[in-house]
Amino acid sequence: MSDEQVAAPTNQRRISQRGIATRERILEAANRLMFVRGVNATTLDDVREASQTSKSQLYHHFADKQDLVRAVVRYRGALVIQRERAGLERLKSFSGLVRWRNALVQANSLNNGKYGCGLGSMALELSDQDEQARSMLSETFAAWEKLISDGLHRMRDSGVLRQDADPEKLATGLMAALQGGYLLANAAHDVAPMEVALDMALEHIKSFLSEQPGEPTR
Amino acid sequence: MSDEQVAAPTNQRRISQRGIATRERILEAANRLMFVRGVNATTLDDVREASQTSKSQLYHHFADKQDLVRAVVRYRGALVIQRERAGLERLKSFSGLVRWRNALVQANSLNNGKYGCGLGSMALELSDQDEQARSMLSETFAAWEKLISDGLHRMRDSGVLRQDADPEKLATGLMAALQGGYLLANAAHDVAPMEVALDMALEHIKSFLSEQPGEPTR
DNA sequence: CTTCTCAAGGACTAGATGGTCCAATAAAAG
DNA sequence: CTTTTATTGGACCATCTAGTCCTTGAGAAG
Repeated sequence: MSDEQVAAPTNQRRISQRGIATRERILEAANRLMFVRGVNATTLDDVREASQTSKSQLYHHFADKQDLVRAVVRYRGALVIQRERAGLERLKSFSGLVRWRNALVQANSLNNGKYGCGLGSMALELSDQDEQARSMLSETFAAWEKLISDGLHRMRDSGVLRQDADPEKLATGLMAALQGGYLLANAAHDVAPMEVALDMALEHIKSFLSEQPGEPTR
Repeated sequence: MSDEQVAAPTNQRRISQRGIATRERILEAANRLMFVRGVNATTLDDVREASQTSKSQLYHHFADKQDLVRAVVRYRGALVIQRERAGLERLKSFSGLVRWRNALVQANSLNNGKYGCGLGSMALELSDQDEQARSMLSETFAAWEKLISDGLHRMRDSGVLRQDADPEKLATGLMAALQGGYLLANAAHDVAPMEVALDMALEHIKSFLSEQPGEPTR
């Protein structure tokens, strides 16, 4: 499985395969629960039950709840970046952006916009109560935006986008539209606003397309 | 004070001025606390202490915590709509939108993007745990968007915007950019992404401005 | 003034929840 | 095999927190 190494332990204690598997099970369960019901609304007993473990195992692998939460932040961030990298690392045309948009919309429409973006919801919930989690999330957002802006850079270098396009700003705007779209879709239980928001951002990027596509402007 | 009637009690019991004042004090304190530290992280004892009241008063005026939370949602929603109406009801030019944008950015820059939008953060925190709160928030977002789209309609009717502009979609896009901007600014503790996001949305609206401004296209 | 209802104070309770501890077991090392 | 260490089970504890209850005080109505 591709996300096997995402939850690598950070300590240098001797650790067995069984221990690793347990830790992974806890992380995966905590991630899932915190996604659907929020971080603060998820209790350690919920995690214990969902992961088929015991209290001592929770505290064997994590110092306390805050430590577990931070591990979930890291875990989920790694998953998102991994997924997004797969979808964006070969981005080199506007139609590629459209495909990327469609994939996100489709995934979110499966549950009628519920739950929103795993990163965005955590960001709002944690950034005012755990500085370390906040900065981790901020860095993850930056990495995500970079995947986008790298793609836009390639498009600009190849002449698809005009020279006056600013990949960083376009990426930030697209990310904001995505996050705002997730939020509105979540509140409305309807993906429509997310589509509108993403289409706005794509339209904006489209306005920076070169007149004669395909050839570098040299 | 202009927000005096925002927290009108809903029951038909006889109620004294002192009771109303107490209720208002509780609501105001709960609103403030839940804004800075989140709904779930705010305890009733926090509210009791901050509002200089007692447990019995909390439960005299509100059935339970959920009832208080819903009252806060209504209260905050009313405040936001009131504020936004003041800023948007006379909107009739693009420069008016820019002024609106600047006011929001400036307000949020006062605390370096912290706390985000009072509605947006509540929406993400509550929409998966209180259906009634979610739908109230969803309606508030709709009312907010309507203030924007009404302004855009006026701009289109007066010829400032072209006929092919879609005020509803533009308003949704702008709202998503705003909410996404709040979220990213909150995560980064920096208003910059919020500015970029709003500028993207404004630029998009700008692309629908008529060539010869001022005159109706008739 | 008397009475009645609303409002307020604050002790108290039940249960949830984060966290601790210790004994028992599996697995690795020598 | 023996020893050591990681791992696990689960009882237990302290605290926090939502919610209850009873008493007292204040103000309006008669």
